[in-house]
Amino acid sequence: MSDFYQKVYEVVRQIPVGRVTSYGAIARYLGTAGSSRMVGWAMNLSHHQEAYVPAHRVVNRNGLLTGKIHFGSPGEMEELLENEGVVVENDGVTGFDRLFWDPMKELR
DNA sequence: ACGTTGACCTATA
DNA sequence: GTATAGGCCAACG
Repeated sequence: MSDFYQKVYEVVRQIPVGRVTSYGAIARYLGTAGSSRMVGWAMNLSHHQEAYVPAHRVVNRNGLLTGKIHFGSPGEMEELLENEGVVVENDGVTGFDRLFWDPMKELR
């Protein structure tokens, strides 16, 4: 397991309940800005990881749940978010600007 | 070994 | 405001 994925999972686990962040934000925090797709790959691999990774709290820059299909079933991601108090509408997070959690600012 | 793909982002038209 | 293009780099076939 390379350090990159390890760090990604570490950051994702630090996301507070009811908050969300973006792939790009994580990529910038890890110093791999521009390669945000790799964060997506990391999430893809997170599925068969031992440690639980709340990938549903990670959305794209637009606040849209683009990766919901990669969960068990589409709609499961929304359900998980709603369960944590996040309002999801039209495949997007309502009030994304307010709920956005920036690892740069929060984790310093 | 090579071409294609992808849970993205930014820029330009 | 939507549309298209380019860049990024690891994994898959």
